[in-house]
Amino acid sequence: MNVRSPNATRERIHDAGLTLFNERGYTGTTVRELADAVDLTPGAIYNHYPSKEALLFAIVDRVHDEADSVLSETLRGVGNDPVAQLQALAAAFTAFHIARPRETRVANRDYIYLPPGERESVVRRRRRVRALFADVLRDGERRGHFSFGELGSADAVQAASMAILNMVVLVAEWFDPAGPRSADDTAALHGRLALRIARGGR
Amino acid sequence: MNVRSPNATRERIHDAGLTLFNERGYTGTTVRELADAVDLTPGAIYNHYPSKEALLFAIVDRVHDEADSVLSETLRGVGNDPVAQLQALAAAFTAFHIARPRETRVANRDYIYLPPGERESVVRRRRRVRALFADVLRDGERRGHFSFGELGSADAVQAASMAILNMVVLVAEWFDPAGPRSADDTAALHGRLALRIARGGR
DNA sequence: CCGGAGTATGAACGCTTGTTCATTTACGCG
DNA sequence: CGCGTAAATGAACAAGCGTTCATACTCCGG
Repeated sequence: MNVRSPNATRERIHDAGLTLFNERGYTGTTVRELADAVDLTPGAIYNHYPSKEALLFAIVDRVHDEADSVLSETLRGVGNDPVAQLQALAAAFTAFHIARPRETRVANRDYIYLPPGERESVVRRRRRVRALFADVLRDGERRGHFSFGELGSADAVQAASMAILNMVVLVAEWFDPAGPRSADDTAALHGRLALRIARGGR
Repeated sequence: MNVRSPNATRERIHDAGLTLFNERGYTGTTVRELADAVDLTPGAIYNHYPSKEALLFAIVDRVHDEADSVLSETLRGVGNDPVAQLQALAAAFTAFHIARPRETRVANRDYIYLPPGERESVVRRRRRVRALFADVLRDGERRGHFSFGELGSADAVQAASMAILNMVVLVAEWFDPAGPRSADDTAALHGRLALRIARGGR
């Protein structure tokens, strides 16, 4: 009956899960809705995923893999100048979040529904991303490119890196693909805004 | 049986809903869990709220009321200098989010589960908050205190105001009340970071 | 042309969901 | 003291949940 390439159905389920989890949330989505979306019977889903939870983990895990490679490839493509690094990271990660709004929203919002073990592994990955940005800021401060001391608060690096990260991670919440500004423009803009946050001014 | 003041039970349910919705999400929380949390029977909940959904709306609506008054009172307490306005708004709103992590997280994450009419009203309120920050930025730019033109992107005000707002709204995601930095410190820090974002640097 | 592997079906499973309701309990007030 | 009202009970409801399974279909290699 099925002439598709292997795993094509698995992929279609993955994609439908992305759409539905994004719109209704994980607990707000039904296996039957999922089956309807791919024109399948609820039982057939279980030929491809052992459980609804496994689908969520597949979704969350994959987008974290992709995020990790975006960040590490960006870092590889730029020198070791913290200014260039920060700008490139913020821009690339912004572009990533614009390109994958469903994936990133589900990952950021619904990972809490994973069982403890898998949730912990996700928390660890996301901590590593935070640490990456914080390290770049600290490195840049030490080398005189960024300044946080004048902010008058101990360890302003944490707050500043979270400000940058949150700006980037939530871009899809307001960015309109049909709007006047292109994704590339917005990515570049976020790169410069990240520098404003880190470098300080006036 | 109940010697409490009127509406005390209603308030306890409100609070338990806050805790549970925050931890497990709205759809992930059960009326029975809710009842357990306030030492009541599921049926008794319905003496105080007509539905689970009504409880969610009460929660979301109240925190929006509070947010609105925090913002308008902050604005009233400061002059009409855009720099002072932005700094005060960012600081006050940060303090608000640190003080009410459950409320703001539920409001920001679970309002999508409200029925269309109520969801629309929430969306409208939240758009008004975005507009408030954007207006302050535009006003400040016009009067020469902020600059976005050098960012090289049309209407950078939108991106900048969203960067500020997301920094503020997500502070509870990383701020640790048991950590070394106080809430007031963090609020003030965010006030200054908002100026960095708006004013630009170097 | 046959057989086996992979996939889909559709009915069913036990359980949980939000909600209802007749009944009982408790309390404040006259 | 006793009445009326508000609140809590506990059992029940229908509907929906994630998941299972015996069965049937379809395709491809030998």
